Amino acid sequence: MSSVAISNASHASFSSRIITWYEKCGRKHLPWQQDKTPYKVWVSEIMLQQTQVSTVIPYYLKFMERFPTIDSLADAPQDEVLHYWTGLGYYARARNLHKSAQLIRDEHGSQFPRDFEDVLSLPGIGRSTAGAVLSLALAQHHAILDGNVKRVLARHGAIDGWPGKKQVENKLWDLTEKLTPDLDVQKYNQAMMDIGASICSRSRPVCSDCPVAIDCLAQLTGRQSDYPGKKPKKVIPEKNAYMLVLAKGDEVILEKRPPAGIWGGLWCFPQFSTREELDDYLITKGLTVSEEEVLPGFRHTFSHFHLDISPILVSAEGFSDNQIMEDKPSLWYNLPHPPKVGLAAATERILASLNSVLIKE
DNA sequence: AAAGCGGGGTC
DNA sequence: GACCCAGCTTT
Repeated sequence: MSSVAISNASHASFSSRIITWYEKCGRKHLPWQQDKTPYKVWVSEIMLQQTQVSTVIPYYLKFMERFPTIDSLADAPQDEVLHYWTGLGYYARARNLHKSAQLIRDEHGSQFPRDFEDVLSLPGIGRSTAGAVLSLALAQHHAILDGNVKRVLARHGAIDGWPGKKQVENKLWDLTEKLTPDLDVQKYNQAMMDIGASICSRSRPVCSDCPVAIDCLAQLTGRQSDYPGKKPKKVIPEKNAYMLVLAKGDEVILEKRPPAGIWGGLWCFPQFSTREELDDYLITKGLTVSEEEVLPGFRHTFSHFHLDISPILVSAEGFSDNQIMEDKPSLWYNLPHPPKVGLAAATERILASLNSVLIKE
């Protein structure tokens, strides 16, 4: 006779347990929760899309110090915006943030839009982020579905399948819409993200601390690790890259990447897929190499391929700037006095190895 | 080494 | 819509 917990439910509703938990244990002192504005919440949400709170905080603080308002962000050069994003990854988001700030400046009188559809139409903002900003900052009634909420709901409702599949995602959206309360949306949404990040974590959920464990289907069956369903994995290809480190004194040449694609808009070493291409490049530039040094190679992995990087250090002593200057935008990057531009992690890694090589001479 | 993360773009 | 793309952190 006695069925699962649902039938003898003598507990409060899902959302009221979540809200009660928030009042006792939720996060209330994060930098973007102080004197909340849509701008602060927007910037934090974009950063949090790819990174955990503890990593985001220092980036967020420096970013807001430099770009305290939508206008200051809109008016800034893209290079500087990317500089403050260096190390966070997914640089398209910084470019979209910048673009959106300019759209808000030009089309919304520098005021973050209040209308959901207007927010949704900004580049870099999808359904979940739009809902998060408007609910957290302005208490508007919107459901959210970020990775944390997906995990909590997939486990609680034992929703099978990988959320990357449209059908599974739709189910989760239906669930989050249904469970999001009319009152206290801010507390509820913040709590769901907090619970997903701290209690209902990917590998070791602390169900004893969870306000909705009592009727969580995954917990009741001990199948927490089965939810959410895993992404089907596939083998990713390997590629090679030779990176030319053309050094002159304390400076090295960097080139600006095209606006879209890998490391878009960032400054990187001239890159070649074969050693021959690198040599051809040096010849066409009229550079005869008397001395070169092979720096330590390393593997940089993207979501869809491995890149095995071989940096080649070549001295550019005795060559004038215009001999080297490129068709692409390029700059002499001064190691002791670095300019404020965006750099990929791989570029930073090579720069770091240079510090020891160049300085010891 | 593998998994995950939210949105955009392309077919 | 299905599928690919992007780059780092955590486990």
